[in-house]
Amino acid sequence: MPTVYIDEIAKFQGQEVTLQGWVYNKTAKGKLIFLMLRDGTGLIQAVMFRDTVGDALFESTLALTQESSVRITGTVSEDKRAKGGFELQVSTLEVVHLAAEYPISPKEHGIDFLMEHRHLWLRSSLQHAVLKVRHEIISACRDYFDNMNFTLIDAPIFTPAAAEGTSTLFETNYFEDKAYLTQSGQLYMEAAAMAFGKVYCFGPTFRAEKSKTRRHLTEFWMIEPEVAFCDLEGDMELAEGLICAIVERVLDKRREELKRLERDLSKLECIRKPFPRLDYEDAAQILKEENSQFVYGDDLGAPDETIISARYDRPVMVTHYPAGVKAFYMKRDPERPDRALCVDLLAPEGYGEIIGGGQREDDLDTLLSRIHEHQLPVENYDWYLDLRKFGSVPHAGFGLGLERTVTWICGLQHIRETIPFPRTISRIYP
RNA sequence: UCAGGUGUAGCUCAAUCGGCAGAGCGGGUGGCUGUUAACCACUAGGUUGUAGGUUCGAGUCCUACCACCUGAGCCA
Repeated sequence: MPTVYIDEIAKFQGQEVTLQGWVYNKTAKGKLIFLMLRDGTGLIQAVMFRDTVGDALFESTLALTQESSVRITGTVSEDKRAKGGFELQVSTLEVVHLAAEYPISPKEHGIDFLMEHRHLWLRSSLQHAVLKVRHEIISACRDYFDNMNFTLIDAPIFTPAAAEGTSTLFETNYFEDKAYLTQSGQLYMEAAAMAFGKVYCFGPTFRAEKSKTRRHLTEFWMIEPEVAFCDLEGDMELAEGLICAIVERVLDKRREELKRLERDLSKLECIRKPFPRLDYEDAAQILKEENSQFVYGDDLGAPDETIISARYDRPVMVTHYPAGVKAFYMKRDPERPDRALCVDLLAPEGYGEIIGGGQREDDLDTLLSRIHEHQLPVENYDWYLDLRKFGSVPHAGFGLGLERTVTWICGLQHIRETIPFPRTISRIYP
């Protein structure tokens, strides 16, 4: 008799099969028991009658607690009264482990309690759905780049120096020395792009920002492509294509999960190329019209991003920010030297920036003077500067924040549910 | 770091003007052959975040601290 998973149960109608999983819920009715079984692929109702299985098995099944693990053998039958349309008529049941009193009940809980029990909360259906969508988005990103012959190049986690500001670095001991947890794989991807042409990395990044908002984690995952002989325009097309590939894939493969999350699918179905492109000037004009607190010349704040994204039904790309608010490696616009050849992609519905990128400075002397202007220790960048000495070419790339993307796609209120074990300013447990 | 908010049973929350510490869920016991977060009856469960203070009397008022939540700045 086959041991099967719940998501393939329809194929076994009328047959006797064994399922392995956990007791999600139990309803006892005197002479029959309903067990909702969860196995990671889905839920199914199992029905056990006292007359069929005998008193001993019936009594031990009555004693089952929530999340006890079991092997159940029975006959698969179609039944309209059961959720999912199928149920298992139990013939035997083996208790693998009788669970202790489970802290998470089907009723409501506060966020702090749930986060304290994150290792168990993952079993709940909404968390399950979010992480399935996360997996699909990761898979879509990999396929997108792999299908265009990008090479995956892994960036290091320990780094000797900052890619951007030094105040937001996690410092750690490295034998007799100091090392920092990476904030971005970008500088390494620039090196890799000069070797492989089209590359990307996908890994965790760390920011010691003391941010306490629904958009911030101290540990989050980024996908960072970098392309040699690519300018800002090409970079934007690459970003646009990636977002469309993600949305398309999730709508195709994870529609059930999105429905369970009560996501308004029409908001995703209208995501198509081309995305509107706004120059920083255009963005500033919109913000002026909307009475924002925005100060011309500054970076966009979170409320500013919301105002701009509210005008469109798809992601917006804002380009050519003032160079002063951007990182040292950004190439300047030759026609407007106070502007950077950069792009931020703002997700719709006020979900904010999910992509930041642009064309990199490829001239050695210009890059050197930027490093000095930003008062960065030039000796840490010797290897990076080498890239401008040995066949420097125009190149561009960007970073996609995975968790912010998952937040948007799932329509969540907070980023903390989009990663299995979130790390925030106030949480490093479990 | 700053601003606002919350802290009462295992969980989610009540407690009127400062006057007996309560409910639902979850747990336990019993009942029920079609439940969908079942239902019915009974039952156990409390240092009201911590430390001080005011008062005849504090969950409630005051002070400090702690934890968490929501934002801002910064960023993906």
